[in-house]
Amino acid sequence: MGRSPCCEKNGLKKGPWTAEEDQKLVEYIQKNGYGNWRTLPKNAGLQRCGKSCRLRWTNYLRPDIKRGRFSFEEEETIIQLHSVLGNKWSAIAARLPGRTDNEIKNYWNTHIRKKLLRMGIDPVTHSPRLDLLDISSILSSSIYSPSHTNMFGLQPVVNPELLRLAASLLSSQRNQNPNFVHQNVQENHFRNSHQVLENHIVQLQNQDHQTLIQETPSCAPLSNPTCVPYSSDNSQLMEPNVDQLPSSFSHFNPQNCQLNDWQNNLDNFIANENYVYQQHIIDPQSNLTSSDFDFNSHLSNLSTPSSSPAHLNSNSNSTNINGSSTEDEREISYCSNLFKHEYQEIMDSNAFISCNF
DNA sequence: AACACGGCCAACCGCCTGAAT
DNA sequence: CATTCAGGCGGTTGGCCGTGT
Repeated sequence: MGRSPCCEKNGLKKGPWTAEEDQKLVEYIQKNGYGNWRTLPKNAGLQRCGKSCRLRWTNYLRPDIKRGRFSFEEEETIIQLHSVLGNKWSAIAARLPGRTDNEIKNYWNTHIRKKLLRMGIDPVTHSPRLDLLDISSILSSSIYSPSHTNMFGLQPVVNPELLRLAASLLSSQRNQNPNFVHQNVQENHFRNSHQVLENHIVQLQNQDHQTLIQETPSCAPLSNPTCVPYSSDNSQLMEPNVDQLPSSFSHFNPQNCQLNDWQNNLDNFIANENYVYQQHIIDPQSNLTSSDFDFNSHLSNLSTPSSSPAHLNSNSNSTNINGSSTEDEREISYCSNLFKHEYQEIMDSNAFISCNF
């Protein structure tokens, strides 16, 4: 004998609940308590199935349900719990008094998930996004001007020295400004980006200059690699000292700069530095700019596995996703994507605030 | 004013689990 | 042990509403 449906479908109402139905259900439960949802609707005089009644009660009519927008603390709790529990909405709801699993699920899908994606964080793994860049977003976005085909996010054109410096700055900010460590999503985001940068630098330490050249796209001539400053001395990274930074970086001094300003300065700096770097990568001998760059050619080369650097293809420890990406490539991709995204957000929101000291 | 579009969210659907028989 | 079924869960849908054109 097969399993029978939870309730008779015939003659039972579906769709939105009326105020009268709500009243019947509430009055019945207040008088008799809930349980045995199968027989409840009949006893309460409702033309609904038990399942529908249970859902209406647990998600809407229950007296201890908290209404209104999610607070910042609740949002943070959801993110933290989701990073541990995954899509266990009921388990997450159990730790958020007054919130239902349905409500949390909806809030996650409509707000938090998108927010994390915008920040370059995979909402499933809560790690930096490892997927390859979204081609369409690259093609459609315009970072500097509409006439510039955007290649800002294309891996692997990321100035390695820039990664070094960015990580150093992140370290110095963290060490010198106690307020930098505060519990919010942005902090988690920066913790992630910092970790990615540091990981990348460890890789850089293990690579020689020739490897760096190989990381550039095959269609981008790099006849003059000295245009990219590359230092083998990483002591500054390990022991960041802002006082030793060039004078042009003084506005990064965390002692004199608010967190938001500092982040904006860093974002802007990264964007501009990387832009200059990319122009050199394209053709250091000529005066070519990014607008002259053969974007489609670059793109097709990147998507061709054979164009991947040899040392990446031969990396037995790498895990391929989508058939062609290695850990190294995806990490570089993430850094690049992160910088692109953050700069784009600043441009979109016009939120850049200059710090003058 | 009319229409299109997208975001939001209540409600439904189908599957799973575990207790009861 | 096998079957049944209530309750619970996560994924999905569809209607409402605000906003833009």
